[in-house]
Amino acid sequence: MAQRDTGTEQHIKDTAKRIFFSEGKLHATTQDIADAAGVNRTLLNYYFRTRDILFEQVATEARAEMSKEMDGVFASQLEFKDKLEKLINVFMDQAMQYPYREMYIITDLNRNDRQVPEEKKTRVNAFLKEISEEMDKGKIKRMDPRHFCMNLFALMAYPLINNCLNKSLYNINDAEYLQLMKERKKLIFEMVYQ
Amino acid sequence: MAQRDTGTEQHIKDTAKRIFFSEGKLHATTQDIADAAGVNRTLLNYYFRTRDILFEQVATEARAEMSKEMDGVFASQLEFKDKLEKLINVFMDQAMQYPYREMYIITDLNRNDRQVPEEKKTRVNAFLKEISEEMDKGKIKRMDPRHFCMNLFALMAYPLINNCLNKSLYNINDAEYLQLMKERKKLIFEMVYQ
DNA sequence: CATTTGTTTAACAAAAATGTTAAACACAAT
DNA sequence: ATTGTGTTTAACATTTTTGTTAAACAAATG
Repeated sequence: MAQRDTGTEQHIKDTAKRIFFSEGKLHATTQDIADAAGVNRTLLNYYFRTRDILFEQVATEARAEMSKEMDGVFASQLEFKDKLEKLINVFMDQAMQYPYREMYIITDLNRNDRQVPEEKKTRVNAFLKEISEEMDKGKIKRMDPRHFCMNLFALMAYPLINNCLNKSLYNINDAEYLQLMKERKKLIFEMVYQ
Repeated sequence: MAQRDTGTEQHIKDTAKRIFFSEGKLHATTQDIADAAGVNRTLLNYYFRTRDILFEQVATEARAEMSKEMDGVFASQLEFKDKLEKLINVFMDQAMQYPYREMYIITDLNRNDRQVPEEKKTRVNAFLKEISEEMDKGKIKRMDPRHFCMNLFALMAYPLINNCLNKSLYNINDAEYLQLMKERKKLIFEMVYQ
């Protein structure tokens, strides 16, 4: 009984993720992915049977990875300030690697129409409550905690989605872009806290 | 010589825009659009000859409409504070109608690879300079003006892109969502100015 | 080395999406 | 009413994308 595992299956998924989440080519075909992975297209069918299954698996793993990282932060027993700092770090590192991942999830959501799992809502609500308490303590400006959340995630995610456009508009090269994004971690923290 | 103009051509484009920009169905086919418009698919070929031409036209108009609104604000002779207020108003009204328009433009940009016109860069640079001057006056916190721009547009655009997810996560209905988005205009202004 | 079993490929088949044609239709002008 | 012209449709054709099959290949095991 030979168990060879050439790593091709994983390689295909990684390539798909790169194309969808890093390069933002949301309309990529199975052929595009096979080409990028340097394998015969039939292999996608061999490992995943259908395009839909592959794409679905990629989307599911995307959601899971995202949740895992975020939940780790949400669940941590840090005080709010540290938790916020950690959240910004973790989220932005993720978003820098996979700027279009959320976009993929959103368009996937708009095509089919999926449900957000209850447990996720619960966790977010807990975080909203923490935010509210922090406002009571006067550490954050009073506002609807949902606005606070929207602000926070907007500041983190959007500039990365806009990557390509920003580079052109603001005359930024790759190195400088990376620098700007790193600066943002600190900048965002200071913007939303105190 | 009969000039009938049944308005079908415009109707098809409007429908395509609704599907792409309002509903965020970035993978819609010509059939999807024809169905949504309630017309025979052949009409898309009759009026636009090919799918690519239709989509291209939609994208071009999207960019043009966006630019028109924004340029109107950028070019206005208002003092910075008023200009900023106007910008937020105009942009968010647009974004509320067509939350996914930018996303469409971005994915379009990632598929093919287009150039941002020079004139646009010039205009943005002028705005960056205005921002810098306002910082000199002490009206805005000192930072790289490009960060200021990224912050501003992130705060405006992202929550609308995240529309669907937000509604689920924060338990928001349509009416409340509209209310929150309206509140944001004021909130964003206060967040970035002074 | 032969066998077994998982991997990879090429050729073929099917389905989905797009494009073309010719004819029917509708309305205005003669 | 007839003609002309733009509009709409259905049937067909093509292209693109996806899925299947059978055979070739390669590595581990007896």
